[in-house]
Amino acid sequence: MEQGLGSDSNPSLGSIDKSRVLDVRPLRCLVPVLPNPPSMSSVSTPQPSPFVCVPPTGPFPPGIHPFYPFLVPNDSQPNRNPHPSGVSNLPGNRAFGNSIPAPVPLNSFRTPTPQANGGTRQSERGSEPVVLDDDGYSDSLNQSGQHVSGFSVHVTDTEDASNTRKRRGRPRKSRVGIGDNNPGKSKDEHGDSFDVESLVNRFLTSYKLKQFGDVRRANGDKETVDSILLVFDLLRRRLTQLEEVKDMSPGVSRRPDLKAASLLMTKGVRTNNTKRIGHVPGVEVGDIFFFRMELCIVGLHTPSMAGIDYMNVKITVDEEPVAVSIVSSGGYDDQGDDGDVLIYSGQGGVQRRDGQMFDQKLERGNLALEKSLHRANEVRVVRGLKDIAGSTGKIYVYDGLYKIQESWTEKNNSGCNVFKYKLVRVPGQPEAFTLWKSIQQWKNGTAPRTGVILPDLTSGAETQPVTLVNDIDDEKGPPYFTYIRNLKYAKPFSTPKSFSGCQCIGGCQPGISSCPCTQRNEGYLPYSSLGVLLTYKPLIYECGATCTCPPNCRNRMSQAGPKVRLEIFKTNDRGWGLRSWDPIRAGGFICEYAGDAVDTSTLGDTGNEKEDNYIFDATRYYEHLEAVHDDSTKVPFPLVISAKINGNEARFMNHSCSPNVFWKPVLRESTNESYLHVAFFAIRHIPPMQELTFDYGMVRPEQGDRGRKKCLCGSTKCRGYFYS
DNA sequence: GTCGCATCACACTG
DNA sequence: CCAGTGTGATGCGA
Repeated sequence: MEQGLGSDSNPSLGSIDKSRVLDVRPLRCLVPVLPNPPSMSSVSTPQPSPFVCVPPTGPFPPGIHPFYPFLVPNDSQPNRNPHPSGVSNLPGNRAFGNSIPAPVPLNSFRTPTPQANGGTRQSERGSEPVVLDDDGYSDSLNQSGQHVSGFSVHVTDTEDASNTRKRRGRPRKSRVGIGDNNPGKSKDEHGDSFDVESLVNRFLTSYKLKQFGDVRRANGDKETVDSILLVFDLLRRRLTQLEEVKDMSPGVSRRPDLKAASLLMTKGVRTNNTKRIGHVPGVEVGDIFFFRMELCIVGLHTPSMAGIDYMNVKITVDEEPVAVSIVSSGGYDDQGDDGDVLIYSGQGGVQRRDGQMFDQKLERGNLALEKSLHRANEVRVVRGLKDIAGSTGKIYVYDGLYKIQESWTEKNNSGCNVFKYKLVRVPGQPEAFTLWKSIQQWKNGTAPRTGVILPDLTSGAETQPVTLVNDIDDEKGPPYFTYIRNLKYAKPFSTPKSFSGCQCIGGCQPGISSCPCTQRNEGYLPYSSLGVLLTYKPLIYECGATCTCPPNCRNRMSQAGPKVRLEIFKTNDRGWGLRSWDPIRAGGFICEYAGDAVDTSTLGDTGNEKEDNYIFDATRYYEHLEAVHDDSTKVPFPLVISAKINGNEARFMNHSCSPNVFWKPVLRESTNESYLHVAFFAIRHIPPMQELTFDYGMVRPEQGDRGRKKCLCGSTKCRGYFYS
C-alpha cells in the first residue's frame, strides 16, 4: 500500500536528474539570473536578491486590442455540440449609473494599478440579451426571492431575519428528500421547485460515481476518495447556497454537511466501507478534512459524533472489540503538546443534556482502547484543530498510526473517573501534525523558516506576504520580474456594458433580489461568507467600481488578494513551485493570475514570439472539474496572459495532470469598462505545504504543438506531456 | 429486523 | 468570545 507516503514534504537532494529537468516549464527559471536591471537600481529590497518589486509604471505593449471574452460559437446546437454553452453571454444593457463613486482601491497605497485604458473600446458583438446558460439547474434558478418584494434592502432583511427565527422552531421535517415518498421534485409553498435528487445524480454522473461497485465501496484508492470528497463538497456547497437564499427549501437542511453525506451514503457512495486496522487506502497521512462526515464517507472514522471507532475481531471463539481510529477534538482535555504523543480521554461520563458527570465505564470505545492496548494494534489518529487560520470551524488532520502505550484512570474536576490512554506515534510516517506546529512557529516568529530568500515577494502589496524559499540547493531565485497584483489590460476587453453597480451597504448579502450583482450571478452570490466558491457557473460576476459595497464585500473575493500564506519554493525537479502554509479548503480562493493581457490577434502572426514560458492561455481546452456538463471540456475564449515581465505568485504554479487547483474567469466592471480576470480556487482540501498545481490545458489542433514539454507531475493519470 | 440511545457536531443565538 | 441550545447521523446493542 502506498498511502501514507508523503507527497513532497521532504525533498531529498541527490537524485536530481538535470537532463530531465530541462524539459520542464519552470526550468527557464534556471537561465542565468539577471543582475539587477539598471532601471530598477534605485529600488532596494530587504535582502540582496534578483527581485525588485516595484509598482508597475512602465508603458504597455503597443498594439493591444480589446478582447472579447466570449467568442462562443454559442448555444447554437446545445444538444449536439460537445461543448455546450461553456460560457454565457455578456450581460445586456442596463441602465448605466455613472455618478456612483468608485470604491476605495484595495491596497492602493502600494501597488497602484494604473488604469490601463484610453483606447477606444470596440464592439464586435452587439449587445445581446442576457442568455444565462443552464447547467440543468434552471428549475432551481432563483425566482430569487420573488416572495421578497424587492422594495428595499431592509424589508428583505427583516423578512430574512424573521424566517431565521421561525426556522429555529420549525416543526421537524426529518429526512426530507431521498428516503421520502416523493423523492423527485418537490415544491415549496412559493411554487419554486427544487430537485435535490437530480442534483445528486448529475454530480455522480460527472464524477463517474454513478455505477459505484462493491469493490470500490469496500476498498478505496486515491481517485475514489478524491472524487467522493469532491462530490460531497460540491453538494454541500450547493446546498449551502440554496439554503442561504431560500429558507425552508424542501430537501435543504440547515446542515448541508449532514445532508450531503446522507444523500451520498443512501446511494451507497462511500468507500472503505468495511472497518479495518491500519491505514485506509486512498487517504494519506496529512490529509485534511473539514467535517466529521468526510471522515465517515471515506472510511477513516465512521461514527458521526463519537470519538472512538472500533470493530469486533474474532480471537478464538469469542469476539472482542479493538479500536481502529480516534478523533481528538479537544472536547476533553487531551494533551497534544508533544506532536508524537497523545493523551486521550475515554468516552462517556457526561450527560449531554444537563452536563452532569458520572464515572466512565469500561465499555464501548473505552473497552476497545483497552483491548487495543493489550493487542498492540495500530490506531488511526485524527487530530481536530481549532481556530486555525481564521477559519471558524475545526480542521481534522489525519496524523497517521499510533499505538497505545498505557492506560490509567484519573479523577476529573468533578471527581469522576475518567479513562486516559497514552498513544505514541508509529515512527517513519510523514510529518503531519508536527508540520502544523512548525508552521505555527514560523508564523508567530518563534522558529525561523529555513531557506528564506525573500520574506515577502509582494513588498507588502498583498495583505499576506508571499515568501521565496529555497531549502534544497543554492539557487538564489528565479529571474527578475515585477510583482503586480492584478491582470493588466492595455485596453478594456469589451464594450462597456451599461451596468449599474449595487448599493449594498455592508457588502452584498444572499437573498437580496434587488442587488444587481446577485442578479448577474443568477440569483446567488458566488462565494460563501467564508470566501469559498459556491457557484458552478462558468463565469463569476464580481462587484466592480460602480458598486458602492465596501472592498471587503464577499462578492469581491478575487480582488482582495490571497487570504492564505503562500510561499514560492524550489522543487526537486520542476523548478520553482507554489504552496501554502495555511490549509485551503475545497473551493477556497487562492490567487489571481496577474500579468499582461496579450493581444491574441497578433499571436502566431509574427511567427517567432520571444520565448515566453509564463503564459496563461484560456483558449486551450481545460477539464474543468467544476463543470457539471457531461462533456468537461470548455469553450475557449480569447484571453492570453503573459506573466513574464509582470506577474504574481500564480506564475510559479506548475502543471499537473491531476491538479489540486482550477481556475475560473471573473468579470469585473470598472467605471464603464469590463475586465476579465482569472482566479484560482482549490479543487479539494489542500493540506499545508502541498504543492499547488493546475492543469495547463490542451492546445487546440490549430495552435500546433508548440510549447510541448515532458510532464513530471508523477500522477497516475499523467498524460506524459503538457504545454507550457 | 427495528428501535432506543449515546456520542470529542455543527450552526446559530444571546 | 463564550456558553447555551436545537437539531442532528450513525452504529451499537438490546
